[in-house]
Amino acid sequence: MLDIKYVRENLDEVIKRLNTRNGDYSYLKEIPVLDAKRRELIKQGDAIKQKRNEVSKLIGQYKREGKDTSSIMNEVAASREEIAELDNQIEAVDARIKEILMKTPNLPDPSLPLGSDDTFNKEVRRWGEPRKFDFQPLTHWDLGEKLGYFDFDRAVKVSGPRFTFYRGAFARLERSLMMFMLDTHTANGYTEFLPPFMVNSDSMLGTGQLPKFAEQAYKLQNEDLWMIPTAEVPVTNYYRGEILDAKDLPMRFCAYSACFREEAGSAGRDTRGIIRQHQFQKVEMVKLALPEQSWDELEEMTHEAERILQLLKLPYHVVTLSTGDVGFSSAKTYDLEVWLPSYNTYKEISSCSNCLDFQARRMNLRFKRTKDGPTEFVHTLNGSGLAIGRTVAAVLENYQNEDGTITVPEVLRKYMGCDIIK
RNA sequence: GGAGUAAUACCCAAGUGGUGAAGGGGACUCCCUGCUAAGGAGUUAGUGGUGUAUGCCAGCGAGAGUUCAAAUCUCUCUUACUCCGCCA
Repeated sequence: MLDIKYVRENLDEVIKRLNTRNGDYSYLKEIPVLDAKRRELIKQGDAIKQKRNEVSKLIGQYKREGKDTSSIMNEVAASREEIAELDNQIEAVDARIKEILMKTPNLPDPSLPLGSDDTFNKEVRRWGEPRKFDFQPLTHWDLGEKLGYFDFDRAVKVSGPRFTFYRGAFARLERSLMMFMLDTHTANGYTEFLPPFMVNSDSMLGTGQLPKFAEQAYKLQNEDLWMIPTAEVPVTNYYRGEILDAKDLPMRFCAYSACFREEAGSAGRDTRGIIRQHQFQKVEMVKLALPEQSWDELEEMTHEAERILQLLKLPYHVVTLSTGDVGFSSAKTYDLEVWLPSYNTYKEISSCSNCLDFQARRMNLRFKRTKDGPTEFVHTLNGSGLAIGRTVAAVLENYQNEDGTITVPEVLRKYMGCDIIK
């Protein structure tokens, strides 16, 4: 959520910056009007309440003294409706302001490339060389079906499209990658979480999935529970509503979870293989940081995600998302894209974002520098470290051999218990 | 799922209609003191809103209601605990 004071005082600049997201945010012009109205109503209401409180005290005093109170009682009674009416108006204005602000995305950082979509994303660095095959490489879905380690048909029978059964060595590969990623992050000072895979609406509002993107998540019937689209939701909401001590920041967390996505609107995209599934597994990194730390922490977190790919020796590049492609809650996002031979291009495998105080405002997550000091909003960051399913696909395709076997990356051998997948 | 009990600050806790929300513990500050302990004095009701401001308004799990006035009475909800049922 944007700071209403900032919106009020910098309205034109705010609209201009938001419009670079490829939308029209001129509706924000309503905010200063509503805000002025709200403050005026509060002023009026408080004055009447103050009067009422003073007279009410007198009533108590008169009663004790045995005096007649009927006339001043009428006086207070008269203010009652007036107060109720003003409170109702304030409530309505507050609700309208909140409705507008909650559906408004974060301000894109000025450093982002300007552009309406992902074609304007800018490569910032590249690591490794795409492998040159001296045979015709297979896709990961063909490798999986050939070896019998992916079963797409039975997944359709049991669940539906965009689900997959992993079997045997591939199931173990997924688990090995999860262990490898968590071990790497925890060795680097990230605290491991195993979060709930379902969260309530307040949590979804806090990180920005609600109210705007309800159709992209799975909602349970008859319960205020949503299947998490990413562990970012439960982990970032962990301290929601609390006031942290500045000396405990930054906090660094990592978490394994399954992630559930409706994938509405992506019909026809990535229909083969395990690239786009309704359920996938991911290791997520989340950071809570002081405002002055968050940009450095974004760089650090991105490098931490890159380290996983480097240790796996998978070629990738890093891109800065353009203003038209950056996510709702994010001010700046680096995507890591891994080389996938079957796509003959780089494919997103991690997304590292600095949300500044945008999520913290929504979830009222704050900190204090000193006991008597002001409360300030924490900066929140999140990044995949990494999407495990897509890492499986990348390992399979990049490490395949001509005979259809797959060489196990060195760092995974202790988890896999073998050097080669046959 | 059923029944009962509860929710006040960092912790324990008093407060059943009258307006500065007791008290204790802990923590912190100061005093006393060779040192420590003990003792003495004090601070610790968050937080948010609003205003130039001493301030004012809201706030006793959340929401609604009754009343001139609600921590206190009524209703709904949430959460925790106990018992029963079920269960990996």
